[in-house]
Parts: sequence; C-alpha cells; structure tokens
Amino acid sequence: MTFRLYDSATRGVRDFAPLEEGKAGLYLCGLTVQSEPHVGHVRSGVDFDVLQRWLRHLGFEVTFIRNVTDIDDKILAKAAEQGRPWYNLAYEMHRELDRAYAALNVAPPTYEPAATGHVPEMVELITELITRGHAYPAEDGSGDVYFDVRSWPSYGELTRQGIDDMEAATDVDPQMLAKKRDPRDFALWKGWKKESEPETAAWPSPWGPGRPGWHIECSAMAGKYLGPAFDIHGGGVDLRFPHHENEQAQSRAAGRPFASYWMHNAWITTAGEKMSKSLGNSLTIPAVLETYRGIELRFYLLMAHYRSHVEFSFEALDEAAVGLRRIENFLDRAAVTESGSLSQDFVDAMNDDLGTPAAIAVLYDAVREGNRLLASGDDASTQAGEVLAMLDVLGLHPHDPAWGGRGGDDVKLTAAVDALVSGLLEQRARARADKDFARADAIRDQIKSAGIEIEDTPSGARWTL
RNA sequence: GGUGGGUUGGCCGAGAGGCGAGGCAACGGACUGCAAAUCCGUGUACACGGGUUCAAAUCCCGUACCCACCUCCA
Repeated sequence: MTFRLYDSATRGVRDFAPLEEGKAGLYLCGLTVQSEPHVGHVRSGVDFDVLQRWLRHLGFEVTFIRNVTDIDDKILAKAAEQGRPWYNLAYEMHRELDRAYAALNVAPPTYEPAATGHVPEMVELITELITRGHAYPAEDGSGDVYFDVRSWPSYGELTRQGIDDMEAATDVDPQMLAKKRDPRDFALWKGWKKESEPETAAWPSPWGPGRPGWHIECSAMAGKYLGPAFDIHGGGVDLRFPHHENEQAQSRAAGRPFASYWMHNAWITTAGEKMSKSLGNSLTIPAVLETYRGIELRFYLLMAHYRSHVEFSFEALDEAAVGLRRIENFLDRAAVTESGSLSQDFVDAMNDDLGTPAAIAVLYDAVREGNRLLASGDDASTQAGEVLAMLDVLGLHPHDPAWGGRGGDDVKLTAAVDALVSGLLEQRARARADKDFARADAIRDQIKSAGIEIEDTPSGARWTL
C-alpha cells in the first residue's frame, strides 16, 4: 500500500503522488505570534511533524516550510495594550512557541520564514495580480489593495462555496465597504494609518507605506521556498476559509498552480469551547508542562486521529500518560536501545492517512507480546526494537535527546537517586532474606514516600519514579 | 441562508457491509511473604425511527441533538 492522504479539497483519501519523484514539498500555516501557545495551537505542529517524519521514513526528500506571522492587527493591538513595541511582543512569543515545539519534540522545519521578512515577495505578487486584473488599489488614497473576488471565477472552489451563497461580509466599517468593489474582496495590502499605527509597522510599497494583508504572506512565502506548485499545504480546519481559499485564489490568479493536497487538522476544545475563548492560561504549553512531560502530551495528541475533534481533558491526558508509562516500562525491562524494523501493520496504519491511533494499537500489541516473552524468561529484543522503531517514527522515542535525558528526567539526577536508593534496597533485601517483612515493608514505604516505586523482579528489586 | 463535520461500551478512542482495534478503569485468576510490575480471563458499544441486504455501527431515507467555518482564529 502506498501512502494515502485525505485531501480536503476533494474531500476524499487519495494516493500521494508527488510533483517530483522522491520529493515532497510541505507548507504549514504556522501561528500568529501574539500570545503564549496553548494545547490547541500546537496540534498542527505535532501532526505535521508526524507527516514529515513519515514521508522521510518512506524515503522522500522533504522540504518543510512552516511560517510565522509576526505582523497583524492583533499583534499591533496587544502590543499597544501592553505599551511595548509590536516587534518585541512578536519576537518574545515566537521564542515561546519555539520552546513549546521543542518541548514536544516537534522538529524544526527546513525553514521558518516570517512575514515581515518577505515584504518584497508580497509586493511582487500583488503587482502581478494588479497587472492581471485580479486586484486593485482602493480609490480613496488609503493605500489599501484588494483582491477582486469577482474577477476570479473559481473563487470558492476549495470550500465549495458560491460567492453569492456566502453570508454578506459583516465588515461593520462602512468606510471599508466603500473601498471594495465587492464586500467579499479581501485586503492584500493595508495602507499605513498614521494616526493609529506605529511607523515601524509600515513598509514601502508602490501603493505607499503599509503592511501586508494576512493571506498574501503564505502565497508569497510558499512560492519563494517551494515554487509555484508544491505538494501539501496544511493548517487547522478554521483556516480553510477564508485563509486557504484566499491563498489559493490569489496564487492561482497569479498563474501559480499552488498546492496539490490540502490537509486540515481538527480542533481541540475544552468544555466544548474553542481554547482561545476559554481558560486562556491553564492550557498554555508552559502551564501543562509543569505537570506533564512533553512526551506525554505528544502521545496524548497522537492517540486521536488528526482529523478528529478532541475534547481536551486532564483525565484523558492522565490515561495517556499511564499508557505511555507501560510502554516505557517494557522498554526498560527489555533493555534494548537499538531500533528494529517496523511491522507491516504499523506501516499500513501510517500509510492510511497517518492513522496514528491504529499505529499505536499495533505498538501496544508488540508491547504485550514482548512482556509475555519477558514473563516467561524469553528474549524480547525483537519486540523492543520494533517498539522503538515505531516510537521513533511518531517522534516519541524515549531516548531522543529532545526530551532531555530519559523522557524528561535528568541523567545525573537519576544516577544520584540510584546511588541512594540502591543502598536502601540492599537493606531491604537483607531484611527480606531474614524474613523480617515488617522492616522490608517499612523501607519500601520510606522509599515510596519519596515518590519512588519499588518492584521486585527475579533479578532483584528495581525502582522507578 | 450556504458549506463541512460529529453522536461508538464506565471513560478515552479506532473502524466504515460479515470476523469484538487499542488504551484507561473495574472484576476474577496466575506470579509475589505482601505489594508493585507483568501475563491470562471477563464487556454481546455503536443517538433514534424506518429501509436495502443472506449479513449494517458501517449503505439509503427520515428525525433529534451537538460542533465548526462563512468575521481574527490552530
């Protein structure tokens, strides 16, 4: 079976056929760096990371571009609120996002372009659109440039919407409406508003100083780094319209074929609500990582298929953490560090539109089989190697340096604790040999009160945090 | 109004015409001095009402409820 991917443009699973044999070009709409990233924000990053890893595993040479939107209305508004320069806010939040991705073992993309660094490319694209008659500068001298939706007959093709079926744009600002030929026309370029916007947020252009509209950056950057046509474009479902629809319209109207496949991940909600609206801070990545390890959060996210809506709950995250621990325990006991090969079932699951839940089921099967062998004193290195290989593809390899030691533990600290605990374990072993179980249990309780679990195995006691 | 998605056992979560994904929890058993860990066993779940079929959680029709997008949103 070859790799099959659900394409939201055609609303069906299709065999992945790259434009160029052996190569895959990916573009993911990254975040607008305006606040600390929360669990929902990070899902597209994790899902695309898995996609990227899987394509590499399949032998593709992957070029993965994930942008950062570092200038927009919200950033400007928030920075003004906080009384600091917008670029300072954007840069700080960008670093915060980098930390979040790193904590979840989301590998850096091939390149992470920022909107502000690509104004010339956007100006070039807008100029091309004006030349072709698909865009026009507003006549009021504001310096705004709009995409002419009516001039592009296939506008709406990505989301299967007819222009006239769309709800009338609720642009409350009648001034804004007056500038547009059609209410659905969207801004490619926003003229600088001297009275309310800092000069630092304006770049020179043929239409006067201003800043880019939201959609144009992705078209410009995807074009620059992946070429006029590329393989997969992704983002959250909410981006399908208007963002992706507009990206596609403006790119195609400029003569660029654009993406072959559209991949959209579903939402993560809390209490049935979008995360942005509810509990803005408790689900922020730094906050979650105070209680959970990054590997646990990542595992939790991958237990659901990327196209399935997830109702976030700490109970479910706890369950995932417990399940993951079982896998890690097996690996510890099998004492194997070499990755083996992937089973066909796992490969099939991943090839079927990145079926991570099915893939994880295969993984658990291997763990159970391995444990069974271990229990009967047999060698389980084949299973352990298989498990490691599977975890590796999912970005969950426990020994990955990304987790900082063993899944987040500190190596030196582990050694120190080991030295202390093993002394106590010796005393306990002696007590047990003397059948002084009261004393043996007292030692165990003492160790346990420090948060360390003891388990007796045929080869002696071992401890885990 | 338009477009798309959803409703699966105590919980999480796959599947998408026949053979009970998987995980967590629970209960029983094995192992253990007792535990822990591990293994074995135990569940007749697919919103509701019709229909198609030898066979439907999966297809069709209808109903209910939920959600997303159409405005900044991962």
